[in-house]
Amino acid sequence: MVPSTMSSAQENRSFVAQETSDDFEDEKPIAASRLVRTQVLSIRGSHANSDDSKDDKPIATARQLVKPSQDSEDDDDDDDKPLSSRLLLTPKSKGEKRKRKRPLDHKADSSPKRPKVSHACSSTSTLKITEEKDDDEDDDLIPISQRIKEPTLLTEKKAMKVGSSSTRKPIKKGQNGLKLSSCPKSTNVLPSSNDGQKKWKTLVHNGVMFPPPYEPHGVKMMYEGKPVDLSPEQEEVATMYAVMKDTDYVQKKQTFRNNFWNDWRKLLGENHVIRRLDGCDFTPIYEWCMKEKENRKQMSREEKKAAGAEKKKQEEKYAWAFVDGEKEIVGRFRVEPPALFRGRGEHPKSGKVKRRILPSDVTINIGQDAPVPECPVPGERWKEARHDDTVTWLAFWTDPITPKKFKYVYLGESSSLKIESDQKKYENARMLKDYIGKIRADYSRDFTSKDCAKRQIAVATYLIDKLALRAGNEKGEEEADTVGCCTLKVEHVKAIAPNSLEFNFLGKDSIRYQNTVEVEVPVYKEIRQFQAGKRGGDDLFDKLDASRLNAHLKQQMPGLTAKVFRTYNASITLDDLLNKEIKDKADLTEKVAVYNHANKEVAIICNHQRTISKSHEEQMSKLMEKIGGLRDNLKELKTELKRAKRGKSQPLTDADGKKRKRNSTPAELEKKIAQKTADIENMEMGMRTKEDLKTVALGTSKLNYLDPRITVAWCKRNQVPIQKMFNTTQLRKFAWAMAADPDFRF
DNA sequence: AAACTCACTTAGCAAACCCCAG
DNA sequence: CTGGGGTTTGCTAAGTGAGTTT
Repeated sequence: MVPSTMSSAQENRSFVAQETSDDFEDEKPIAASRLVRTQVLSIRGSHANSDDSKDDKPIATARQLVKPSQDSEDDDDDDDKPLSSRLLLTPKSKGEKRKRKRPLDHKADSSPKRPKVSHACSSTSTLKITEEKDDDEDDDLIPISQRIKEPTLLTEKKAMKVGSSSTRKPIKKGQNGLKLSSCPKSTNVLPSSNDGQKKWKTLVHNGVMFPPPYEPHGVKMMYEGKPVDLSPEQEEVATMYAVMKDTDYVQKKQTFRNNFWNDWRKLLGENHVIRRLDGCDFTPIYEWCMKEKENRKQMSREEKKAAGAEKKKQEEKYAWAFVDGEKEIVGRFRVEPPALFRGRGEHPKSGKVKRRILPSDVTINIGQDAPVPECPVPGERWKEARHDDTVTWLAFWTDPITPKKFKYVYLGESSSLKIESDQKKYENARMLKDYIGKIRADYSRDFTSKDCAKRQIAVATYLIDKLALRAGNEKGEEEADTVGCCTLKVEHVKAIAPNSLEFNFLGKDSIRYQNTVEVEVPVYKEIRQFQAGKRGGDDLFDKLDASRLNAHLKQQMPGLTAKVFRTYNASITLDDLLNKEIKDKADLTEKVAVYNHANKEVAIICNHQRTISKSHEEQMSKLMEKIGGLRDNLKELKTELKRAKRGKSQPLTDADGKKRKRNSTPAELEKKIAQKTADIENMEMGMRTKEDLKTVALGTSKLNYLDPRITVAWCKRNQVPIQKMFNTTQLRKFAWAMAADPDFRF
């Protein structure tokens, strides 16, 4: 549990809550709805929750209290602590903490004791789980952790990977492959014999799956009251639009409608009867689609089963690949079907028609010795087949909307290749523990450097470190206008005397980041200085971009980039929160709540949001109603108890409305009352959590930022079954972490 | 050193699925 | 046995950051 040291954090929160969005009037519909959301997020805690103190502290806000200046001077000891806690330390807790050293760092946990095994061997066992698909059922009951015999392959590979990053030489068409084919088929080669950039030796797969060709339905839409004939191609696109009838895209976004109309008009041709989108009525098509959907839902159980099985069968062919002889699951192997582009936020291309991808758009990557998969569309052929062993993709095509971007087909999350890089990511982030003290000292020093570029690097690094901001690469004209740290505009930050900064900008996916933070005085001063004499739309960091920043970070620690801070911050926060004392006799539910609370804190740091579900309010009031009912019951029970004690008779129905034959004894009533009270408490707790999480997305951090070994270790220490924390997919992805030592610390 | 290319991770939403109270 | 609510899975957009080209 988080100590309740946040009375002032609450103050801050309400402060943030008061901030209006006046400055951001130009919000477009979608972004505007987000804004509401974020506000709710920031206010969270000021609403009814009674025991807020233990439950509700958006980290970002909590951090406002921080006086990081201390960090750099006096506390190497603190450096491996999450910001949240470092920053919040009261003198007392700080003293406490100093005594509580981390248990001897189980450096890289990865089983130094374990005898080295050949790559092929170890990966076989690691993959056990992923292969279940075929012949599952049999060992489903065995906890996953036990099914994994050889938990990690990192150790062996790590040695050779260090420092290899600089040497990547993309292999050009035609010149590659040859070396590859000269490799022996055997996979029983120690990875250390690898040169460090090759991702595989042999690669076999069946290519990608294409959506079926369009089948015209012939339903006529209306134009100015009259039915219209459309060619299949025209109808296909009209249908895409029709089915989106009641989305915000169609309803609220002019860009979407315009872009759609422009593209569709081209398909309609010069002198088509349809001249304007406004005159179009797509409802007949919409309704036909809805009916189809309904029909599909109405299929009998067997029919559905059969259809499902058929689908599985078709997919089976594409679902697997063999990498160095090992069977691996393939990720998304379907090419994207034609659709209307749904750009997030205020995307200038939103609504454009994304054309159908054909085999001639697709490049296949496959082992030199493997047969190039047969093109699944008769009469067509692949654009190209490559044999590039320095990359992990199996296929790609260029995105019709943004021809500079590629869409790739990769192996699945539980594949060795993905697992390996996931492990590397976390080890890299853990390394930051050893450097963070110096890094913080350095940037603190540079706040006052004479070199303006240096000061900008220092301040940016500070923000990335403290607020877990993204790097902020340069973006093109043709994309939604969002920013990260290096691309912040003057208008996104408001300096509030004496030393606070109010951030308000749209980040990745046009999710609003809104937070007011107390910062070190030099940072505050510098921000004001960077803003001086500039207009709102000017770059805050005019001497800086993400690659310069990363170049600098790279000097501070090998492998360090801006995003590593996010991983580091997320994981170390979880680790820290989970290692605070837990109530001795906490039951399973409480323990799970502790974990989820920690998870939530991380999600808030990383600003992982979600839209409030449409039915949220409704559901809440339903719950309220239920609780109200229970309360009434409780009251009745209590009066009954009084009566019973006085020996008087009770009504013929009990509090639950059931008929009864005899009066309950006081003891029975007491028991019922206790039960009811507990029920009410549980429901209230559930409601609070629900309300609390309505705008917070826990999944993203769990999947991408939190070292699974922290969770595994915590589960082991607290006798919590890992299945409580990870679902099957997650267990599969994190299988490698199941053997983590209970003492593992990030 | 800016602009561009490429590969790979991270992200939220929506459809599908699943489970259980009524 | 049904509907609705939570959970999982699928989907694809949108980032990061490397390396190359100009």
